[in-house]
Amino acid sequence: MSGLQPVRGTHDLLPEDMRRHRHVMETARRAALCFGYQEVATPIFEFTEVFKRTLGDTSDVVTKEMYTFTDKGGETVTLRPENTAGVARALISEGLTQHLPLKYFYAGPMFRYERPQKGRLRQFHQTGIELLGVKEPGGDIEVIATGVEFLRRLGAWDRCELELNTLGDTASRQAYRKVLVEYLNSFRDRLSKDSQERLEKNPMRVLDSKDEGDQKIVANAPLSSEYLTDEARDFFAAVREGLDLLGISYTINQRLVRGLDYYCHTCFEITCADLGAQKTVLGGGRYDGLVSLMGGPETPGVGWASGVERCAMVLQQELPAPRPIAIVPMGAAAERRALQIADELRRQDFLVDLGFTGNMGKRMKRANKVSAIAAVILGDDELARGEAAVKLLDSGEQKNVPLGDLAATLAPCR
RNA sequence: GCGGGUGUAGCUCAAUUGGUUAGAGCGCCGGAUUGUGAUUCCGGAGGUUGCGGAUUCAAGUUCCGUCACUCGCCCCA
Repeated sequence: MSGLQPVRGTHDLLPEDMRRHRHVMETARRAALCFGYQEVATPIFEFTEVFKRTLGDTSDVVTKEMYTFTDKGGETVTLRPENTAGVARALISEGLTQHLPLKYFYAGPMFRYERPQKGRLRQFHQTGIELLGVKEPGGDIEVIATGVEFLRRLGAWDRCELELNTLGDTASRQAYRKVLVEYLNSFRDRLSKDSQERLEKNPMRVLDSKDEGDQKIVANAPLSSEYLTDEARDFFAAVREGLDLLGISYTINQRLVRGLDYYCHTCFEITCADLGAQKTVLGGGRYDGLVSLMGGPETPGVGWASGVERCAMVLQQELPAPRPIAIVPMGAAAERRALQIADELRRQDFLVDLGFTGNMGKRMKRANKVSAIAAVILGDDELARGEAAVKLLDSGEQKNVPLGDLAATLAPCR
């Protein structure tokens, strides 16, 4: 092996992987399109402030995971760790708040400086949707339904589980947070070291600690559902009713939280058990505070993001390469003619493989190797008669056809 | 950032307690086969044993460091 390695946590997508990758993105895009979402692309890097301000100073993403550097103009820029901040920024800088509601889909690379493991990379890809300007619970329902439809189309939904929770509105959150911190503080010394830190920075996080001792304490902790305002309670009930109407099953997980302050009301995660520790395949929620936090007008938003690599791992189905038609010329004259024939067929959208070297045996071998569906054999005899021999490689059946009928004959091989 | 496991050919794996020139299968290239993709037969290329250091007469094998992968923690898609 050579000393040349890809940067840690990055990987190459060779054709087989790339087909799965593309299939995942296309499936997501198509599902989103069916719900009225249009594809957008924001830059893969932004001024560092865009992420710092939106993700908060205590989140892991900001404190240890950002790829940040100074460009030649002295600007501090960051490779995007997620796409919601970029979309929100675009909403403001493009003046799009005049055109609400907006429904956007995106797909592309994200970057987080983390320790890689299964399902976690430093450069990875996400698809996602953002619904902006809709404050009604119908927005949450539609966003979740879009994610479910995406996974359904992937053939993964029946192995997935949707977990749902509500964080409530600001009033609910503040009330609950106060009670929770009081409760946890009374057990402070018995909490794990990690959780003692969480208690300072992000008390809600203590709720989903994996430490056994923490879990015992958390088991008796006050529940967020008991501190919801009437509005927040009604909102969540409406979301659940919508999911019920759609026949989307879910489990309520009161310990499911989001780390960032601007999240409110609905949050959800879809996990797939056959993935290991990094099993969240799609996650999202409502972020009504984000746009205003960035300096724009009060604008509600809901959305989700889904990991393309994780989805690709969950994909069971084989995605075979498309099968071309191989042109097999014999001799210099045939080779010149083959160049033109290949060109004509390609203009008609046939997939055509024309080799560069080799005698007939070599070329037939290559045709077999690229799993060609048919070979078009051009020898002096055939050309003299204005014909080509067309051999179907699955059956071995072969017949001569006039060159003028080639496209028609090959039509079933398209 | 923390902890465990693993690194031998393109791939899957061998290589007695440290002992000569690190092997095999598959794959690849060429030939048997300048008008046919299977199979078969023959030949060939391909390795700084991840990298660096230490111990030793001698290291793929032992030790240390490092890099990468992997499983988990943290966190997340």
